[in-house]
Amino acid sequence: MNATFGEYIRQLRTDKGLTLTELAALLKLDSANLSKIENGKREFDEKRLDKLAIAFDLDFERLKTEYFGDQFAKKMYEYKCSPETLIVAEEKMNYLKSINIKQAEIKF
Amino acid sequence: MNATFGEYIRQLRTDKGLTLTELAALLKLDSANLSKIENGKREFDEKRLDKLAIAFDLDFERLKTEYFGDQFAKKMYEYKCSPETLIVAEEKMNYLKSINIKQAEIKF
DNA sequence: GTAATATTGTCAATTATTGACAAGTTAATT
DNA sequence: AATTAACTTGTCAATAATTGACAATATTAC
Repeated sequence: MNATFGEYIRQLRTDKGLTLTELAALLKLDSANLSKIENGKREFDEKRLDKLAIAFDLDFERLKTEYFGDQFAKKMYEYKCSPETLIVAEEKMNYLKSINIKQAEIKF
Repeated sequence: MNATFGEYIRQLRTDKGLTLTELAALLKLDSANLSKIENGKREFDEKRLDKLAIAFDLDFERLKTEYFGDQFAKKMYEYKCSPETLIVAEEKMNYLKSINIKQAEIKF
């Protein structure tokens, strides 16, 4: 799996033989806008990830991974970021976690 | 280096003995808002990265890496994304590049 | 051809971000 | 402890970005 998130949705939808209108209804979304999402011309709204997971019986955590991975990739591509960016992201992520742990320790 | 971007700016600023007001002027920004940025209560706007690089004589690419790495880390932390997300991001990044190459090949 | 499906363009409405300034706190100095 | 400089916080109008909605057009399948 390494398509964009829009391509991924289209794959899921066509595999299940759904029309844009049908899936759009499940996602509480205009079919025209779903078309744009599949074609990478609009963003899929994070708040609909749960509906998407239900519609296709997908693991929510896995879906989140695909979704945010896609977002980060787009940003990096748009701004021509070096691959190093992802390493920094991981470090900073760990840093945020460590700060949170420290703060929790102080509070109690 | 693994502080947040706000902490990083504060470090640079205090190392150079600048006040919020002084740096804010260089960045064409209100000092109150710079304070919020340093304290993680507002986002640093990407369009000011160039001014920041100049103010502290930093490598722009390196700064971008810190900046976007910070953004991704915050998102992942906020949404409790798995570390796998970054691997997916890298794959999708490569996928976007490969698509672009193919499109370029078709065009000419 | 036509009917179903998908795409594109547009725009008002909603939502998010920013700039600006006032009011407050903290820290250092005398 | 009064003064001043430095910093923080709250607020809100202005600006910008995103979304929902729908019409118009294009594509595909029969």
